[in-house]
Amino acid sequence: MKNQKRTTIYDIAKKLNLNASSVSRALSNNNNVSAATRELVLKTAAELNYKQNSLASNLRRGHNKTIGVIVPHINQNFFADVIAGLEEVTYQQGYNLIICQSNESYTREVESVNTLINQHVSCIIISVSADFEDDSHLRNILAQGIQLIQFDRVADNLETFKVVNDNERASMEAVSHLITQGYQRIALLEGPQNLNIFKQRKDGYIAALKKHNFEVLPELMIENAWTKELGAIATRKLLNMPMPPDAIFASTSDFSALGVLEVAHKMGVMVPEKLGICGYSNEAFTEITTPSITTIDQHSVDMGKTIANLFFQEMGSEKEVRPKIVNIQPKLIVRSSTLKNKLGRSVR
Amino acid sequence: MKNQKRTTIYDIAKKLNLNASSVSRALSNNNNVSAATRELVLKTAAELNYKQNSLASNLRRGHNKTIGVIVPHINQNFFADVIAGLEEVTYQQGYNLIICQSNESYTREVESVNTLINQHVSCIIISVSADFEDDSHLRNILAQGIQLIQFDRVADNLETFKVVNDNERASMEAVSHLITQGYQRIALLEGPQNLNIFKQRKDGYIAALKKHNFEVLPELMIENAWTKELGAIATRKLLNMPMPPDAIFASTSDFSALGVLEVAHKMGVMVPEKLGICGYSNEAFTEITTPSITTIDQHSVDMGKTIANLFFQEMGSEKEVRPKIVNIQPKLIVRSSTLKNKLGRSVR
DNA sequence: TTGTAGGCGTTATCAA
DNA sequence: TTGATAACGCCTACAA
Repeated sequence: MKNQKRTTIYDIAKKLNLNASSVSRALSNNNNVSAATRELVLKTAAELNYKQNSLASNLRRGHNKTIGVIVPHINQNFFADVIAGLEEVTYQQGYNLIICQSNESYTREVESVNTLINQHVSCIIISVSADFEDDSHLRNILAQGIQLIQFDRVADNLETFKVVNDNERASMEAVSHLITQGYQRIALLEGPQNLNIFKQRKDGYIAALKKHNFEVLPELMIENAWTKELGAIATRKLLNMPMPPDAIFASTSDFSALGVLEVAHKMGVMVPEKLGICGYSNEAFTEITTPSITTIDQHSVDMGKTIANLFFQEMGSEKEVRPKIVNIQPKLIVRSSTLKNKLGRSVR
Repeated sequence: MKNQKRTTIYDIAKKLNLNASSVSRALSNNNNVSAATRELVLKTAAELNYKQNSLASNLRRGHNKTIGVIVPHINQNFFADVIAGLEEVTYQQGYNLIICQSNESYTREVESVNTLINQHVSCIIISVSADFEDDSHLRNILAQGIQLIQFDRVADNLETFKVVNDNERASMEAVSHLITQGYQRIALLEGPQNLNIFKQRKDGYIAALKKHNFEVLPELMIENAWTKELGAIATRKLLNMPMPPDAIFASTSDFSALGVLEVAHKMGVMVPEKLGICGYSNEAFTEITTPSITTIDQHSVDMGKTIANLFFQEMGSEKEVRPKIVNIQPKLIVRSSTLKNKLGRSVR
C-alpha cells in the first residue's frame, strides 16, 4: 500500500540494455522499431507490470485525452442519461471524462471551469447552472484554446458549439395537442426565466395559444414552479381560482407535473376529464402513474452521444471551424392524462 | 480557438524580472516569499490570465488530486446518487472525479482500471460488474500503490476498504414484515448469484423463512429476474402455478417489482389483498404507483459521502492501515403493496 | 534500427 | 528572501 516507485520505461530499458527512447517507441507501436525488440519490450513491460504515466505523456505531448463535463446535478435523470451517452462514445475513442456538478451555483460552476482548464482537458461540455450570471468563465475556456460545447441550458449570447432541444417547438406541439383535445383554459408552470430553455418553452406555449386564437392570460402563467412541491402549490392556487384552468402544462419537469397530479387527486378533480396534465422530460415514472402522464421525451442518452460525436467528428481539425448548433427534436409522448376524448374515440 | 501557448510561470517571471521558482512559491501560498513579491506575482498572474498546468504539477509532486470511479451504469439511480454524494465531498477537498462505466462488462472494467492507474489517481472507487470474473485487476490497483475502495457489489475474497449495505439484514426484515402481514407463500426474485449482494439478499430471505418456521421452497425462488421484463415473466410463471405464491419479494430492484405489479394488474390479482409485493432500492416511482410499493432504501447519496470520507479521514495516513468495512443499514419503507392488514387495522 | 539530448511546466533542494 | 539547478516520466528531432 506504500508509495513505492512504479516501473518506468527506464527500468525496462536498463533490464534490456536498451535506451529509454527505444522502449518508448516499442510501446507506442506506430514507430520504427525492430520486431524483435518490440516483442522483447512488450514482454518485459508485462513482466514488470509496467503502466504508462499519462501525466508525463500528456505533459510532453501537450494535450490530454480527457473531456470535462459540468452539469447542475449528476443524479438527475436527464443529466445522468446525457453523461451515460457521452461516456459511451468517449470511451470508444480512448478519452476519459472528468465530471463536476455545479449544484446550480454559479460560483461552483466557475471554480469547476478553472479546475478543468488547469487539467488541460481537450474539451469542456457544460449545461449552465440556474443562477447563471455571465459568460466570462465560458469565454475564458475558449481563450485558453480549449474546445467548448454547451448543451441544453446554453448562454444565448455566446457563440459556441451547442446541442439543444427544440424546446419551443416541443412546447407548441404539447399545447396544440391539449387544444385539440378540447381543453379551453390552459395554464403554464414556468421555470426560472434566466434559463433560456424555460423561456423557449414559455414562448412555445404562447405561440400555440396565439395560433389557435386563444387569449394569453397572465394569471394562468405561474412563475418558478419547477419542483414537485412548487408545482403542487401552484396547482392549489390555480384550481382555487374563480375560473380555474382545465389543463396544466408543467413545462419545467415531470416532477412538477407529478405535483399537479397529486393535488388534483386530493382535491377530487378528475384527470383527464376535468383537468389535463402534460409534463416535460419523459421520466420513467410518467408511464406508471394513474393516469399515466403525457410528456415530452428529450432523447437524453442520444443527446450525449451527439455531443461527443460533434467533438470527435467536427471539432478535431486544426482549422478554425464555425460553431455549429445541433437542434434535437424532442418527441411528444401522449398518454392518458391528456386524453379527454379517449372514451369518445374508442366508441364507434 | 487555436492551440496557442498558455502563459506559464516563466512568462510571469520574465515580466517581473524574477526567477520561476519565486513565482512558483508565490503562487503556492504556503512558502516563504515576501509579501510584496507575492502580491506582485498574483497581480501579474491575473493580468496574464495564468492557469496552472496540473499535469506538470502532479507529475512533479508524484500524485494527482483525482479519484477514479467505476460503476456498471452511470445513469442508474443508485449509482448516480452515490456519485453525486462522492462528488459533493471530493469537491470540498479539491479533488476531481474521473468516471467510468463498465456497462456490466468485465473487459471494460479491466480497461477502465488500467486507464485510471495510468492517470495516477489517488484512489479507485469501484462497484464491480455483473460478469465479474476474478479480482486480479483489483489486486493490481493495490500493487501500484493506489488506494482502493469497493462499494455495494464487492469481491468477497479481496480484503480492501469496503462500504456495503447490510443486504442480508434488510432482506430478512422485508420478508419478516411480509410474514407478519399474514402472507404464507412468499416467492423470491433473485439476481445473478455471482454478485455477492444478491446472494446476501437470498440468504436473508431464507433466514427469515427459517426463523418463522416456514418451509423454503425451491420452486418459489426464481433465478435471474432482475429487470422489469424478467420480473414480469417470472411473475406470470409464479401466478400460474397450481399453488401460486401470495407474496413476491423482488430482491433485485424496484424495476423488477414494477414488472410484478404490472402482471398482477393484467391478471386481475388484487394487490395487496391477494398478492403482496416488496421491491428493493426505493426508486422515486415506488411512491406513486397504485398501490405504492414497499421497498428498501439504501441511503445512496449518503453512501457516496461515507465512501469519500473514508478516503479522506482514514486512508490518508502514511502508515499501513487495516482495511475497514463500513456497513450501512438500509431501511425498510413500508407502503401499500404489502399492507394486507391495513383495513383491519384502521377499523377500531 | 537505435542512441543522444532536450524539453513539456512545475516544484524541491540547495546555495547565495 | 531569492536564484540556480535538477528532476518528475515521457516523447521526439536529430545524429549515429
